[in-house]
Amino acid sequence: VSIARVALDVPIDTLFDYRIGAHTVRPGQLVVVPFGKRRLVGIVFELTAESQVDNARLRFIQSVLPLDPLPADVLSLIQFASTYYRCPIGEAAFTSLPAPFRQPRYAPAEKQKSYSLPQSVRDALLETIPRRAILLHRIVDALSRAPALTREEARQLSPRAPAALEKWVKSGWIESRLTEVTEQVLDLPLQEDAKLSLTADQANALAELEQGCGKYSPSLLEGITGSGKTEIYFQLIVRALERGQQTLLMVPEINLTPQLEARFHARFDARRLVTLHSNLSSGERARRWMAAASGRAGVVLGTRLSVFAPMPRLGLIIVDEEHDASFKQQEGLRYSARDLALVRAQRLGIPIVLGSATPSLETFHNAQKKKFRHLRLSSRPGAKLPKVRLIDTQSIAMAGGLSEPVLEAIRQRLQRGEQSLIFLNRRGFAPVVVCGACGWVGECGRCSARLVWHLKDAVLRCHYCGHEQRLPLACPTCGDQDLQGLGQGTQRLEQTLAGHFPSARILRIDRDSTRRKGTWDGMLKEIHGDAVDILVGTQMLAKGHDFPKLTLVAIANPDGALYSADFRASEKLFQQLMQVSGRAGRAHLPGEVLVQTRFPTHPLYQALVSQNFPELAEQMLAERQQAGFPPFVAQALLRAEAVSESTVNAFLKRAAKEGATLIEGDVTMYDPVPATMARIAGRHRAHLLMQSPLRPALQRFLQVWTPKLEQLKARNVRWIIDVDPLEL
DNA sequence: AGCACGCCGACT
DNA sequence: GTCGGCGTGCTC
Repeated sequence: VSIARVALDVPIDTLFDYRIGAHTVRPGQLVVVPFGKRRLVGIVFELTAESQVDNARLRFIQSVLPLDPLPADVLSLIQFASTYYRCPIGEAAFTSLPAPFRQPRYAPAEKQKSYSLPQSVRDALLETIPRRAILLHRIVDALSRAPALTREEARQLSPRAPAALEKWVKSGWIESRLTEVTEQVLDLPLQEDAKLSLTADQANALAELEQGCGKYSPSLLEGITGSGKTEIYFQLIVRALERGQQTLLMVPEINLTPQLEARFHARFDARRLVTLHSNLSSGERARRWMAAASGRAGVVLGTRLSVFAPMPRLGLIIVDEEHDASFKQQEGLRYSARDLALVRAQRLGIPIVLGSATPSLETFHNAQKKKFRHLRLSSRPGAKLPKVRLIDTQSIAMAGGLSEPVLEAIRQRLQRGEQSLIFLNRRGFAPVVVCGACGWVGECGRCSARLVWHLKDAVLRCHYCGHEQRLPLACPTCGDQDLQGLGQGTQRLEQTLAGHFPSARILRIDRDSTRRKGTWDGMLKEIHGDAVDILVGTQMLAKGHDFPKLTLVAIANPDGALYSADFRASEKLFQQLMQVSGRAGRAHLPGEVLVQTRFPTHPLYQALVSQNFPELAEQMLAERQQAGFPPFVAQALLRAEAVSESTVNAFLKRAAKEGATLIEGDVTMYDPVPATMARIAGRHRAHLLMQSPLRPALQRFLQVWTPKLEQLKARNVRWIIDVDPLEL
């Protein structure tokens, strides 16, 4: 055992062999190695005695970083992801690693600054703080209750706390020193409100889930918004902590809000729980990663990237809102964190819970085949289900995208002092601008997309590449001044509503209105502070927020997804409608949902009315089976893009020709086709679909095909294999 | 990905 | 005569 096989952050799908020399190295450790003219950080994957490489070429490991090694299950997961998603092992390994560890110069922060307040000066300090400086009082309070406060703990109190502490250190009030980050937090008592009463449904589900403890046992926990899934997660986590095990709780990107964090921090001690997401500064991410790796963090609450978090005592994985598309990474290592979580749980032999109100058809199918235990929470403690009403827009007059029943419903809410939400998944004023005289349509010069008219800045904007141009005064082709905006965007809807309800306080929430940092938080405060009567917004409003006074949700124009070429469009639409419907009537006020549609008899809308997801899911699954779509087949997509259309096509043609000779077994290759968005930012995009009813057959094909694609040495073409693509 | 080597055009 | 363009090839 004198050779270490090391993964390096280079796009070459192999491990590199190094002599260990006098070092002591274990798999999972980070090492610094010479690589060509460079020095790189690598991850030791294996130790061996022999190397296939010419021994004269082997070089020595330079140093071993003093960090907790990646546990074996993470190494194994990385290896799986690299093969399954056709991504070089090094790239797969390093996507999950916080940036500071990638630099050879990095000295990991083994010591952390902590602050303490001598009892003798406490009262004197309190006197100097103005009474209304609540934050400062809270800091002093925390300092006098704990022997010392680390920088990170202070930050939990408030982002401004560390600065305040530094100021007090300078003026001599408090003391700071460097302490080892080894505080033992596992023995901290659990908060006692853990024993909340559960409904019969919840108690049943919990009992069932408890049976899976200690072995691989995947479960689908199906329950609508407010049915108490989170409470079950809490209970499971508490039990895992009591057994001395760590829990990984994954949530979609938009759901990991400060509110959710606060909710968990209220339940679990700050030092016991770390959150992990891509918006953290790299130093902070590194610190929290180490807290997970050392086993100090009992709970890791994170987005998709946390599926790779090193957790030596991991005993439970929970994936909340498992159907959410943000669990699939759309670049580099194109992994599905939900699927990798299943692999990780299986290899580790631990239970995993997938939670959702509207499970993905993949998961639903697995539950039906009894691969997953299927648990349902039907009741909704503390609130009634919203009543869903369909409004047939073919038989009712529409004005500015709104029907009279919707206007009437808003009117009632205004009278009762309740809030309404109008949901429209389209930003801007009008999605299309046309010339009334010659039929000219505003299109983006760099994308195959229409330009959207944004009223406020009087610009036409491309929602794909961000290109902007001023709204022309006259038609660029015929000079006619009759330019019209067709269709409804959130801006126009806001205007229409202001016309109908001049005294109502209307707030529009979409990416445009919340672009500046902090405005979103401010808006949330306004909504909660009762300063808003009518909300107009896109899917930003659909997720993760409870507005107690909101009793009406109106869905303005959802039909578009029904004509979509994407076979997943209706699944996504239903998930979205369920989610936004769940915003209505959460507290003790009953909620109402109005859906404007031309197809009120469509099964999708009928399922929304009856809140019967399983029936719809079964129907959609039957359609998928008949059409030969996932989950009944496995798919992989070769995505390619280049500036010139012919370059892309030529590449895909060559790739197809290469592939045709390699096909074995039940694998089907389709002809290259342009992507749905055939051009974005001046680059042409097209793809080649591979399909098989047998996942292993498709995997075998990809494994021989990808090396051949690399050999094609396609200049000027960017390409990637997307296994289990979510969008075609 | 980086970083070198290598072989052809316009510059002090 | 050299500086520099990016094509090609290699990295344990």
